[in-house]
Amino acid sequence: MIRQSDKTNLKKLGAHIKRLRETKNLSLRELSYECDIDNSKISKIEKGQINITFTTILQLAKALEVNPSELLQTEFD
Amino acid sequence: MIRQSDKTNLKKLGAHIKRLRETKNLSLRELSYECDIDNSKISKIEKGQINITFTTILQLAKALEVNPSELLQTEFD
DNA sequence: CAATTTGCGGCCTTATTAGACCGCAATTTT
DNA sequence: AAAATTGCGGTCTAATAAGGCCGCAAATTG
Repeated sequence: MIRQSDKTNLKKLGAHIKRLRETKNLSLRELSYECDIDNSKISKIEKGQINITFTTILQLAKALEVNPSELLQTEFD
Repeated sequence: MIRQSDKTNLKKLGAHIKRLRETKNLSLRELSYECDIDNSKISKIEKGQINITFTTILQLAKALEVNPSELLQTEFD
């Protein structure tokens, strides 16, 4: 059911999150600790494999110390 | 399982979306038509009753003609 | 080289979103 | 006043996110 454009956008979102994480020099496990999200899940998010919810976005934003809206600040189709 | 702070933030998100919709003078059914999301679901979103996913955010943003990140541009706890 | 860290994928259960449809009370329009 | 629109809540099923745990291969570190 998931559209192709959504897949693409999920990958873009994931790449952006990964970029933010690497900017802060955090490993998956370190970020995992900060936001209380399993590291394997974060990995899947960065790979664009899951369609995260609003609250997950908030958790990640908090741990990455950015405004939630910044998490969506990248190019989408 | 859903935290209290999440509930609050979902309401804030919903209020913001409602504000954007009303700015454009759209009814729930009109917006529904634009983004292909059932009007009753949009109502629940605006009431903060559901924790929408990233793709739903994209759909709403598109229909409201705003950047996805703008949808999260409001105060959260 | 041995030990540790890291990214990542698989697996399982439970909770919840998505998606679609219905109907009604209240408001708005004619 | 009658008709239409609107917001909203309820209901059902299927899909999937959440949450948690395990283990491994590759990279990094000591």
